[in-house]
Amino acid sequence: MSLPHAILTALLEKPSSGLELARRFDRSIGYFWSASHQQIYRELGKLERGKLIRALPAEVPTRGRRKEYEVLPAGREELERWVDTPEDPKTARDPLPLRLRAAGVVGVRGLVSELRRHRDLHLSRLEEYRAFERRDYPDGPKNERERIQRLVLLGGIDVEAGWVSWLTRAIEELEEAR
Amino acid sequence: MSLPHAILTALLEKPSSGLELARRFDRSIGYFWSASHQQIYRELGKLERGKLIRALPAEVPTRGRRKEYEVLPAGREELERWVDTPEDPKTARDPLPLRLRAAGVVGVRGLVSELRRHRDLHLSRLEEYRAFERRDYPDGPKNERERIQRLVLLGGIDVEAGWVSWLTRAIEELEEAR
DNA sequence: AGGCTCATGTAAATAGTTACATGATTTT
DNA sequence: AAAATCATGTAACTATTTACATGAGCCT
Repeated sequence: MSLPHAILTALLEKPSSGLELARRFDRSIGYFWSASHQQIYRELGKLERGKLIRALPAEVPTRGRRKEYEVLPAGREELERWVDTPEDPKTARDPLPLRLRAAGVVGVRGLVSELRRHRDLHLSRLEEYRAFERRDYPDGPKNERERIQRLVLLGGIDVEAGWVSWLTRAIEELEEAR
Repeated sequence: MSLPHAILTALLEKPSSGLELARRFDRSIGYFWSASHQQIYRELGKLERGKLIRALPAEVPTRGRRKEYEVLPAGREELERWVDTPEDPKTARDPLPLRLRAAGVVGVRGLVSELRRHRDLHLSRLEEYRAFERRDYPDGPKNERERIQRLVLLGGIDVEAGWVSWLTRAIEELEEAR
């Protein structure tokens, strides 16, 4: 049950509309969570009905009109509760290593070029994250919150770097084997 | 749609019953995919109805009796097709970094001990995977299939090592900040 | 017979994805 | 006024998790 809490966090950092949230999920929050706008709107509705957030002043509440949300005290409490609730790590879930393993059984076929494609994608993401770090923390973090946000970003960087290095090795080994 | 393909791969590597599959998903396959026995039985049913696998001889097909499956040619073809189908990488999805980010907003509270707990869990998994490597490939991989299986295992090792190093850093920074 | 483990399954709830619908605002 | 873009939403489907049910076989 992480999506509502991801939204609460994002809204506490900065009150936003649904689409803005969706965009932030493609950037900063997105290092370790993603969500489509459909999911976000549905969840915003639930959170609002549960009195954890509320829509700001709302001139005329119609479809197609921007609607901004902020977190209510109950929402903040729920987030505090969640931060302190232990939860075991889940196994990673990624189809690519699985496909590689399948290739071990049915033959490698076109998979090497797919591995290269993925390496390039991860490499771009890595560069992007590194650029974020240079841009947002040129002199290191300024306070506790920034220190933590940067830690999470560094995690994203490590993960992407890990992919690049693993994929590079896999490609080498598979090519050498031919 | 990776679960059916994970099952096809596992069954091609070695025909098995549902529970055996569930156990193998906790080990070798499990570096990058996991599945509960409930999911597995349901999926085995679907694959059987779709003529991609079949139950072996089956003495008396009742509940509570072991039922072993093997892959049919159509299943192998489906797996070949899947291996060659491009699919973009999904963003990682992990609640822990998210919780850390939430802690940046509502306060760190008890999270540091949770980070330590996770580091220990990832460390055990790391040791376990390293032991697998020593046990299964003492003289390196013997053939193409083993080479690939080992590559996937090395990926799992990298991921776990990445977690341990990131968590260690996060714990240090958060403690130093107090 | 009672309890334990192995093994297969069903049901319901929750989460996530894909496809589509519709109104509001801005640009050409 | 048409087209593009911004913004919010619904519906249907697929996947995953959690809780429960039930039978078989073995051990005491």
